[in-house]
Amino acid sequence: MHFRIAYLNTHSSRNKTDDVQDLVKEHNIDLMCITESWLREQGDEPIIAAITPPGYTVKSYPRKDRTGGGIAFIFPSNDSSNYVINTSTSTHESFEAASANLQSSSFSCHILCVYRPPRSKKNCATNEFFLNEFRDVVQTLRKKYTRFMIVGDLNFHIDVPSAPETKKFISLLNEFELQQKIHVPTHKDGHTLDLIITPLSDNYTKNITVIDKTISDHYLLSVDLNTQKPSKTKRTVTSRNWKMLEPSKFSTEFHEALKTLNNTRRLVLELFFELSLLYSLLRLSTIAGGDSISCEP
DNA sequence: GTAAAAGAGACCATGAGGCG
DNA sequence: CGCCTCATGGTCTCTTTTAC
Repeated sequence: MHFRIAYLNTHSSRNKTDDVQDLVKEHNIDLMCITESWLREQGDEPIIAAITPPGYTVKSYPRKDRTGGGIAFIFPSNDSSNYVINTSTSTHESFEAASANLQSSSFSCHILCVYRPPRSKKNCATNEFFLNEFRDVVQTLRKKYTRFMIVGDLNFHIDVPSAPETKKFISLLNEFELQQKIHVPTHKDGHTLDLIITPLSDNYTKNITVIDKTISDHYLLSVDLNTQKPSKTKRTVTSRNWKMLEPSKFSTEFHEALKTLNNTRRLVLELFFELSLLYSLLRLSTIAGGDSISCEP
């Protein structure tokens, strides 16, 4: 199994909790990146719980100063997977960004999820200002990580390369030897707004797909990392076979033994464990997941 | 004249409040 | 409690204005 990353601009996750959860399960997504979550800093715990599939964690980075916007990640909880995902956010004036750092024993990749809202009364940042801020981020990624990926909605019409804003953006990508890998419409109006960007030297992504899930006005982007998802290691656990316990024999000896002891809770418990040890058989089982552990009586 | 910036209107989602 | 209405906020698209 490959490690699958997906991205979707949900245009509010608040009223699509079931859709989002189904999406993660249906497409076997290991890291779901969401922009325009429209989640809030406080009071949205029930909504976050509703979009969280069993065994998964949601990290929400809501917009702080006003409603709308917001980035969220959905990924398996660390205790149910054999890799670790650490998330964080960074502050920028012209766009929102949050990172997910994937780390397994054999592979690592840094995923930056970006949402750049269009210009409005509340967002006065010009294209030039955005490009300068974005340049700093790209520069840092280039210096810090060998494998990284930028996903998100930057509100450039990438399908119109002649547009002046698009030209400057593409030029910035070229300057840092980056490639934009989405070449089909990602928005209901036919424009390519949602992007996946990796270094030109990228040999770790494959199977890029764009699907209209009709959840929002944007389409779902999906990409597989060219690494096998670390399979859960086999571990041996020691357990007791309680089915082997003979209740009548256990009861008789338990009551006999009680007569010889002080009637304290601690001693009774100790006795119980000794007898259970005596009358149940130890068995070894090999199960999937985590490091080998041992249980001593 | 052209490109960028700004404004207006349409549309959609959300939440509060009123009503039956 | 559920439904409806309305105000608010956000985005997109088109048009107008401004700067070079």
